Amino acid sequence: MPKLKPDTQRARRDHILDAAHACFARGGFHATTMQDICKAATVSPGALYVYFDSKEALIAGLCERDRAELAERIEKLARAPDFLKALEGIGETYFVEDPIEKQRFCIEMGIESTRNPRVAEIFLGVDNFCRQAFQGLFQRLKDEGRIAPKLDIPTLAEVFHVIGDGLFWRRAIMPGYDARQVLPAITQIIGGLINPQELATVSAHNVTALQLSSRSSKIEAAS
Amino acid sequence: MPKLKPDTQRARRDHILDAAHACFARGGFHATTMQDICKAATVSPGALYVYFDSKEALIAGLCERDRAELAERIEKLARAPDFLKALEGIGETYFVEDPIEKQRFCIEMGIESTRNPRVAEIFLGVDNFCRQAFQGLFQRLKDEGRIAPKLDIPTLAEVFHVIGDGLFWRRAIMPGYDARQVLPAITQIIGGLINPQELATVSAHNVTALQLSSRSSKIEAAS
DNA sequence: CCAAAAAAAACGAGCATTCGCTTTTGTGAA
DNA sequence: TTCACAAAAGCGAATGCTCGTTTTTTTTGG
Repeated sequence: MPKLKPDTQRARRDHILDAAHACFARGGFHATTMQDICKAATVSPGALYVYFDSKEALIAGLCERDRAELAERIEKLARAPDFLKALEGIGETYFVEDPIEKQRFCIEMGIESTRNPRVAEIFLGVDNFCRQAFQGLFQRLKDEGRIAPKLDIPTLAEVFHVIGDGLFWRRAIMPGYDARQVLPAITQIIGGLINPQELATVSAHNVTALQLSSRSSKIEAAS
Repeated sequence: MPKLKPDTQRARRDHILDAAHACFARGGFHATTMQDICKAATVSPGALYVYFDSKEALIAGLCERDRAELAERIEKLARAPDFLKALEGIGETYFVEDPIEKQRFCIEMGIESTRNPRVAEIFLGVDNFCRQAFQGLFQRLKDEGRIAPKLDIPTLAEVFHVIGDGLFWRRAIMPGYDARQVLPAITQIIGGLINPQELATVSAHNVTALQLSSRSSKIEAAS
């Protein structure tokens, strides 16, 4: 029968999305043309319009795919036993390993969200989910006595967000940016903010965050 | 001879730039049309093209105007007697008082710089100037014994940049963003980073920062 | 074989820019 | 100060081109 198998259908859709992602990341939403995307996906306009009703639908499709991935990563972070170590890991993923194109696309999503309601809904939804996740996570860690932040939880989460977005932005925009130059210092700052307590019962002296984060694993292993 | 007086000429140019700025901030570089700008400036296309050869020339003109303003602000900051207080002031200006449109425009400049060499030259020039200025400033303050940062100067300047850009981004993108929620906490963090030494001239404004800094110096002494 | 998918050509709208014309402007001669 | 004039400034319809999308035609999977 004449309808494509769901598998191939989804594969075609994803293939087009991939091409669109690359184009949008390189040229932005408004500067890349549908023909650009067709060329990148080696597909005719007619074929593209079978899978996506419009350019906006393409953008929305990409945004949702991105949202799904982020949600998954945060979920994983929330389940990690050593938060600060997991955070370093996620920092490495986002700010060193991930292709810059992906970040560029996210930046593009952000500005587009300021003028396109459909994108705004997705983008702000992600941000909200993110904040909620971190607030919940921080609250849990605080309740368990594993951290003792000096800031209230919502502010802490927001400062956290600010720093993350700053890194995101700079890596996306500055050519050849190497986040590793600042990542240790930033981990140290975050450590100072959340103020982990796992050593507090061991020693009367306090310790700076980086020292704590590197030692806490040793301590954990020792105990 | 019948050329417009330089004063009126510049005034017209500036008027067009103002209109273009508003349009670009609202809709982005590629989505706003020359006709939009003409309408906003109540000028005909022919008149506009007397002052700017092309849409790109308009963008470049705006970028340069923005650069000049930033340079002036930083210059002023460098001359301030109390750095942390001046910084709070500039934070207030940038993240609370300045119209969001201006921030949106800067964001737009940033992404445009990743694909338009002419914009890139200006934008990266600004960033470089910024970093140089802060590095020089931090170095001077350190040499004078007024601050005792634990990070090396280049990293300190970069972390500073990351946080500033993060605030910038979030205010530009999140609707109704109120930076005042995080500004005190961030001033505190910066205070901790630069670690001011001027206990003698303590003022109501930098008390929190000093508390944090004195705590960390004890920690450093302890380890 | 046939309906869906894909390709190719085509379309109207809207874009940046131009062009022929009119109006305004600064200037120097009266 | 006034006036006349040349050249710049300003106007807006027109231009050619490119865009997103649609329509028409051909191919293809089941």
